[in-house]
Amino acid sequence: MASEKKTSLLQGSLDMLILQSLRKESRHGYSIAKYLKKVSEDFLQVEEGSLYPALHRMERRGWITSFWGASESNRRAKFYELSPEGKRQLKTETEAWKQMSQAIDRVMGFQT
Amino acid sequence: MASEKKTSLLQGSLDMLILQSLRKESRHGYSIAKYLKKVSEDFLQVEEGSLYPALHRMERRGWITSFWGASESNRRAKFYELSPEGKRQLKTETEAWKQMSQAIDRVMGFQT
DNA sequence: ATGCCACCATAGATATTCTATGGGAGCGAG
DNA sequence: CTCGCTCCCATAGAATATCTATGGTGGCAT
Repeated sequence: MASEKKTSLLQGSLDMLILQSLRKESRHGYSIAKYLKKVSEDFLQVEEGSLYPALHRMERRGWITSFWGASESNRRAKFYELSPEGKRQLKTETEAWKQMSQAIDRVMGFQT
Repeated sequence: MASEKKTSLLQGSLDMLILQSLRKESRHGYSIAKYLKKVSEDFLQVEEGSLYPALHRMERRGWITSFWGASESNRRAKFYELSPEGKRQLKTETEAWKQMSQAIDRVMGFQT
C-alpha cells in the first residue's frame, strides 16, 4: 500500500556497519538496528532476519562477544561488544570500503 | 605465488558498473572487464564467471542488446549496447548508489 | 487481562559472485 | 607450418549474504 523502498543493503557492508556501531559502546541487536537507522538518517533499514544471523556469524568468528543484560526498557537483551580481533576486522573492512567505493566512484565519474 | 588481492566486488554494484561502461559506446565483454580495470586504476577485477552471467541476465531483462561483430584485434566478439530501459536502469542504480554510499559514509563518520 | 512493543531467533527463498573448467580462433615466433 | 599465447565466450557448481516470513517471550500501560 505505502511506497516500499525495497533498498537492499550492499552485500558485504553489513558486518562493517555492525562493528562500527559497537565501536564506542556495547549494544544489543535491536539497538544496533535503531542506531544504524538513526545515524543514516533513516536510509539504512537493517532487517532482523539479516541482523541476528550476522551477529551470530561474527560471534562465531570471534569478532564480537556477548553477554545477557537488561535493556534501557528493562527487558532481557543480549549485548555485544567488540573483541580485539573485531577491532582489527573493522579497520580492515573500513579500509576496503574506502578503496572500493572510491574505485566505483571513479568508474561512475564522480569526484575523487 | 603472487600476492592475491581477493577483493570481491560489492554485491549489487556489478550491473551498474557494466551499464556505465556501455554509456558512451558499445563494447564486448572482454573489453568491459579491461575497461573497468583500467578506469578503476587496477582496483576492480571483474571475473569472467561473474561478467558473462551478468551480461546475459541484463540482456534477458532488456537493459542491453547484443550483436556479433569483430573486435579490435579482429576476433569474433559479442558487443553489447544500452537500451532505453538500460539507460533508465543506470540512472536508478546510480542514484541508489549515491544514497547508499553516503549513508554508509555517515555511519562510518566520514565527511558528507 | 489484554494488547502492544521490545527483543531474540531460525528456516527457507533468492540473488549474486566466484572458482573452475572448457573450447575456438587469430597471430606471431621459431 | 605448428606451437603457444592471448583474446573471447560460456556454463556448472559452490559459497555466501541478505531478505521474507514466522514464531515466541515477557514488560508495561490501559
